[in-house]
This record gives sequence, C-alpha cells and structure tokens, in this order.
Amino acid sequence: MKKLMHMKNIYSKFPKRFHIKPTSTNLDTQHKLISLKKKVSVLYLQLANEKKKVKRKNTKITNLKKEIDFVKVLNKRPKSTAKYVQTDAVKTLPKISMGSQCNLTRLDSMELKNEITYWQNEVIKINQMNEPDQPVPSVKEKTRGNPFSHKIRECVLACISKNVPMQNISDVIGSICQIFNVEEIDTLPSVASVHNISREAKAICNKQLEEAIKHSDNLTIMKDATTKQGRQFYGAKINCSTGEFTLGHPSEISTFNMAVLKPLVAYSTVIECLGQMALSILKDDGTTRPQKNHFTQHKFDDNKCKVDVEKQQDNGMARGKKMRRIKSIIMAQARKDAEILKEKSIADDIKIEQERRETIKERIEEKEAKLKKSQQHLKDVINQIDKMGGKWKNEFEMNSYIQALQYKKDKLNALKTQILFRKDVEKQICDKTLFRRNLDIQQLQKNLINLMEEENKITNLEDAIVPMEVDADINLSGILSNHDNPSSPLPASSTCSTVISNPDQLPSIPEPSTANNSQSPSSSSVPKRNQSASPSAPTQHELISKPPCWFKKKYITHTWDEGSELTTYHGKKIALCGTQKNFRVIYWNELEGQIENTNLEKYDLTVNELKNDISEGTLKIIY
DNA sequence: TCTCGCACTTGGGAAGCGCG
DNA sequence: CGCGCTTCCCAAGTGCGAGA
Repeated sequence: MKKLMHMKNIYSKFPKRFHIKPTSTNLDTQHKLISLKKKVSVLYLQLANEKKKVKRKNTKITNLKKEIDFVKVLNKRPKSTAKYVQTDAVKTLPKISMGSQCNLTRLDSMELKNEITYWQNEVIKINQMNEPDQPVPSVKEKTRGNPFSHKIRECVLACISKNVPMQNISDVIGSICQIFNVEEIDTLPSVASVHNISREAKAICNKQLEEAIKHSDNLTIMKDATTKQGRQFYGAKINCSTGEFTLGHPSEISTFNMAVLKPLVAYSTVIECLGQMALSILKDDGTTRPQKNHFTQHKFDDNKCKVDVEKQQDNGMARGKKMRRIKSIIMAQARKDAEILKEKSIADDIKIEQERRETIKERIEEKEAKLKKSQQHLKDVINQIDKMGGKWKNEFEMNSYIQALQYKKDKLNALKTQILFRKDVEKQICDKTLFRRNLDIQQLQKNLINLMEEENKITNLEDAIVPMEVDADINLSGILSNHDNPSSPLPASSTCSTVISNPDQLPSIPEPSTANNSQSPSSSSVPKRNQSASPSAPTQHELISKPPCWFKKKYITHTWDEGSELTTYHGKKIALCGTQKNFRVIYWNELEGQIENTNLEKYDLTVNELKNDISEGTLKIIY
C-alpha cells in the first residue's frame, strides 16, 4: 500500500498530460509500463528544463550583442568637436546585463545615438559659420628654421613700402587681422625680423638690378626733378631691356627703393659707371637722351672684330695669308691688352690695398678721437659738477641752487649738467626720457627729481640690506673695536666689509670674510687687508687734512694683499650713503681686463678707513 | 644758419630655438 | 649636431625739429 501511495504521489507530480491510467489485465505489464512512463516523464522534464536553459542563454547572447554595438557607437563619437555630458545611465550601462533592463538600455542607446547625430550636425554647422571665406594662412612654415610664411613677408613688405615704421608693422598686421575676424595671430615678426625681411627684399632687388643692367644691351638713364618746399629733389630712371628701375629721393619714391641704391653705389662698378653717366646727364640742360653704357660699347667692338674675321674667311684661300696675318695682329693686340689689363689689375689691387689701409687708419684715428672726446666730455662734466659743489642729492639742494642763480641760461645749464652727470658719468639706469635736455626749466627739474627718486630707491634698497650683514659681522667678530667712529653704533670694519650688490654676480674682488676680519682686527676690511705701503703723493695728505674734498673726488686706486700677492684695484666713489655717511665704492681690476660698470659689488668705507689707507699709501685718489 | 638731441633705419654679430 | 631662422644688442648713419 505504501508503495502504491508513494507511486501515486510521484504520479501526481507529473503533468496531467503524461498521466496514464493503470489497467488490471496484467500487473507485471502494467508495472513495466508504469516504469517506462516514469522514465519518459523524467526525460520530458529534463528536455523542458534544457529548452528553458537554451532560451535564456539565447536571450542573454542577444542582449550582450546589443550592448557591444552600443558601446562601439559611444567610442566612435568625436572627442573635441563638442562637449557631451555623459549621463549616469550611460556610465553604468556596461553593468546592466540581465532581463528586462536590456530593453531599457536599447532604448537609451537609440536616443543617445540620435542625440549624438544631432549635436554632430550642429557642430558642423557652427564650424561652417565661423569659417572665413578663405583659409587662414599659416604664420610660420614647418620647415627648417621655422621661418615666417610668404604671406607674412608680403604683409611686412607692403607696410615697409608704405612707410609704416618697422616698430609698428606687427601691430598693424595684427590689428587688421583682428578687424577682419581672422584668428588672432600671436607670433607676428618682431622688429628685428621685420628688419631682416626688409634686408632680404633689398638683397633680392640689388641682385635683380645688377643682373638686369649686366645683361642689358641698350641701357638708358633719364632724370627728372621736382621742387618741394623750396628744395630740389632729383630722380633718375634706368631703362634697360629687362625693365625699369627708379632712383630718386625718399620723398619721390619709397625709402625702400632708395635704400636699395645705397649699396649699389658703394659696391658695384656697374653702378659706378651709371653714376658717372647720371652725373653727366644731371649737369646737362635737362634734356633726356638715351646713352649706351661702357659694356655695350665693348661688346660692339668684339662683335666687329668677329665679323671682320668671318669676312676674311669668306674670301677664300687666296686671302688665307692675309687672314692669318690679321688674326695674328688681333691676337697680338689681345695679348697686349691682356698684359695691360693684368698690370692695371695689379695696380688696382695695390691701390685698393692702400686705400683699405688708409681707411682702417682713418677709422682707428676716428675711434681714438671719439674716445678722447668722450673722455674729455666726462672730465668736463665732472669738473662742472665739482664747480657746482657736487651732485644734488635731493630736491631741496636743487631748488636752493637754482634759486641762487640769476639767469635762466645758467639755471638750464646747471640742470642739464646734473642730468648729464647722471646719464654719462654715473650711467644711471632708468627711463631714458628722463635724460632729455631740450626741455624747459620746470620739465628739467621734474625729470631731475624723478632721477633722484629712482636713485634713492636703489640706495634705500641697498641700505636696507646692510644692517643684517653688519649684525652678523658684529656677532662673529665682536673683538673689533669701534674707536674709529665712536658715534656709530656699528663697527667701522663691518660697514666697509659689507657686500651690497646682488649675490649672483661673481665678485670682482674677493669678498671680505669675517675670518679675515678676526685675523686682522686692527684694520678695516678691504683696506684691512692692505699690508704694504707705497709712498703717497703730498696731495693725498692734503686731502686727508681736508675730508670734505673726498666728496669731489671720484676715482681711486686701492692696493691690498690677496693671500699671496699684492693686487691693485681701480675704484670709484659712487655715493655717500648710510647713516654714517660712508663712501660707497666699487672696485675693478684693470689688469684682469675688468672695466667699470654698474654691476660691480659695492663696499662702504668710512672716512677714517680711507684716511688710514691713504696714510699707509695703499689708497690713492686719482681725480 | 648751425648745432644738438631725438627718433628711426640700417648693418653686423652673437645667442637661442627648432627642424631635419 | 648642423643649419636656417628669429631675436636681441650695438654702433653708425640719417632726417627732422628745437634752440642758440
């Protein structure tokens, strides 16, 4: 019974369509049949399950294929044509893979595809709207040297031909481009490059003109003149078979063309001939007439000889001897000419060499004269400043001096001298317009005040650095005495050992160190290292007795021991500064080729230190 | 009328940069 | 690394205007 009940239960689990009612005719047969039915049922069940699995797998494969296609579309979208905002849905899309979510993904992908297409079309439209009618020419070419393009060069030459100042050409081109909505050009040629482009064009013009003249059989020069503002402006025109070239005054033709002619006149023998011809024409009554140049004439003679020889040949063998005689005459003449030309060439070479030497000698003399003149100028300025009692250091000094003068001329001279002193002697670095001197008194005063302020800025900056280094020296060399300058809170040696100029520069003289100071505490830093004394002139002692004279003297020589040997430096007092009124001095070693310049290190020396070194003979005042 | 200063051009050279 | 080019700097020359 139990078995039957169990079978019934199992049977009841099968689907109804698989139910087979048992019969009572043959129990064994029924039993077998039931067993078979059970097996078939089980197989059906397994088959149904397998079908379901296959179906799910197919669905999954289809969905995965769709997702792959969508991801491919996303990857193909343009990167920089437009900014697309990737939604969270899209970001999480690869994670979605199952069931009904796949249908949503497909819809999203379709919408996104449409959106991408729409925005791509919009971008294309915008690009087409912004695109100029013609493509923007590239500013530079991607070739060796990265040169400016021909278009830029054409623009520059067009500006030059219209007398646009070279400094403004790039700005003009840039402005025009901006006005016409061309893309902003950030790499326009500098003034130097504009200059170079101009040079190129001139070189080409020179070459063209020379070639044209050389290969011209029929060369003519015409002249014309015009009067402007009472002045005569001459112009000349060279007309040859290859074209026309204009020579003239800048007001008649462009400076560009005028400049082309300068080197030709100087260097070309062809143009030398042309110049002579032009002069002869200009000396005429003004009529214009064509002339042949020397080369044309020479060519004509050669042709004539050639024609003569050919005629002789045509007369047959009977005239052979005569022809040979003529030939020999011609050859002999040619040899003579060659000899003459050779001698002339040697003579010309000698002459050229002599002229070259004379020119070099003249240039050297000119340079020496200029140098002498410059030095004299500096001395004159220094003398004038000395007569004025020194350089004005503030507005009060300036006003008091100016008010004391009676004549306007003297006031102007005084102001100009002060400005000149700062410009040429001290070589003060500032706005160059402050050095202008063709101004009235008020403007000159204003500029001078500005110059003083500029100088004070630098001096204050330097003074601000001094105490820090001085303190360091005090701490490290506390044994130094301050008896030289009792009123000063700082030891004299530390002030004079202070290096003020920028530390990046290599020192023109060895930087005084605290170690050196401690080793020789009895003397001052730069002068402190002086160990030998040379005899000083009496005038130096006079100067010692009159300290104010220091204010007027500028240049010195200073000798000290640099470890192994004595070295003499040239020096210059550049300012009287600081709370202690120290002399600020710069040094340079002329034996090592150093020269005076504004970048040298600066040292502060007290009056007592200077007096000591003059007494020792290691410091001399030159002028 | 001459001189001087300024602004500008011109020529030469050196340094730096980029391409082949 | 060499070469071509640009850029910067300097000196000399030139024209113009202001001032003596």
